[in-house]
Amino acid sequence: MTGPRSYADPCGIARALDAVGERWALLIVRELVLGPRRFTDLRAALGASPNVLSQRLGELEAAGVVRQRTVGAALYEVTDWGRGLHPILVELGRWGARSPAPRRGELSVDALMLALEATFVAERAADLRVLYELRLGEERFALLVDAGRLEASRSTPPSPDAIITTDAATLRAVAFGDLKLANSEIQIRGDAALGRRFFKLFSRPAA
Amino acid sequence: MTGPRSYADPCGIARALDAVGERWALLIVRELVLGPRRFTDLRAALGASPNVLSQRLGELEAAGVVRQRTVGAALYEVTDWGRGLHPILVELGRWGARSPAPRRGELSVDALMLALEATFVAERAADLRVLYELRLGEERFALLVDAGRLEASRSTPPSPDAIITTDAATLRAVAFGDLKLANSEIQIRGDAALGRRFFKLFSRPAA
DNA sequence: CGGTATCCAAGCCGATACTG
DNA sequence: CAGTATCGGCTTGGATACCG
Repeated sequence: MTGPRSYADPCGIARALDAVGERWALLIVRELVLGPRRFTDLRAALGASPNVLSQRLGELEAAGVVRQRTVGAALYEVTDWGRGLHPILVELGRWGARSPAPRRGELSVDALMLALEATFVAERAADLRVLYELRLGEERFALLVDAGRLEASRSTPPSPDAIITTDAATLRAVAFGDLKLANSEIQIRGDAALGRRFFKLFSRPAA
Repeated sequence: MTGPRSYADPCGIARALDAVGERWALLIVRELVLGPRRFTDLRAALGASPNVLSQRLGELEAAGVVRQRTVGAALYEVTDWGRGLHPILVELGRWGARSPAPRRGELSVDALMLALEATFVAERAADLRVLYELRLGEERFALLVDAGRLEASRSTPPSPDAIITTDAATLRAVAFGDLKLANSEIQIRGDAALGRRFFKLFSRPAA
């Protein structure tokens, strides 16, 4: 066997799908583009069976999208090539958010971050340069706003301009607007004005 | 039958994949974004069995990505929402072209056009505004170069600046560089200088 | 924690045949 | 031309159990 089935089509799109077109593959990448994760984290975030997850990770590794780094704990991370999917995932998410189909199910934290990137409005951050630390429970994200762009990653920035502590439900309200925004769930340390401004940098998808 | 399986994940990416994540789905969209096609055309371009193609088209229609228009001949076309996948497909193709896996198989004409869009170099067309008609056998494409962007579609422009008649192999050499470019296979009518310039607007992918 | 092994049901793929 | 119908063989995916 030549490994997983291929479209045997030299078109770039088909070759991309040979690499990440199988079920779960792109969602695994979604979980990895903001930073490395462990097998069990992926399993929990995706709700996929270990057997499928294991197989997909193997295929993604063989395709050169994902790499395994064993540094104490076993970690999976995207390769440089795989990281090239980040902007595509954000755009795809923006497109999918306009789907007429109903929204159902749980949202992973990394999915939420990509949704934020997708609803980020460049014009509202034209002259802004801020480094945020975002805390959701135990999870830490660095969000750098610069030159009208938002860059998110799983990391704890050394000296953020503002630290925003909140929960997934609140943030989901920001990115999707399907929940009421309750100010009480937001705590800001550092520059409070910058912290409040954060929540105005995003706009909900049209429909 | 009940709708196809869903990730039941409110993330935009997952919802996008609910719509176009099944095998063949995105390649069908690839064949449709430049203009409507008939069932048999799709079958020939993709090499999928009528069985599978029929089912996918039905699912894409149910999802709101594709619509059937019966005007004399039965045609499938993308909806406005589905057309939003066009730039994403181009980017995905650009990403997939950098795959380390070998290129194999036949290339459909529409795939070739998207590959051209993917390798189009904006800087080389900064001050250019041209409407090309591209002829490959019986197929006609309009290619509008304007404001550093390239817009392709299946249509015969009324008064193009230049008409380029060539074949798929030649054009494939332009987009992929895996074949020698033979000038003899190119015929230009209209503004000859503009016609020759066309071939310099693209650059092959890195690896 | 980080996976493999096993089982089973469902789906896909291709071929072929058939209809309007 | 534009599909639908049916069938067989095979692969996948999901659930669960298990192991270093």
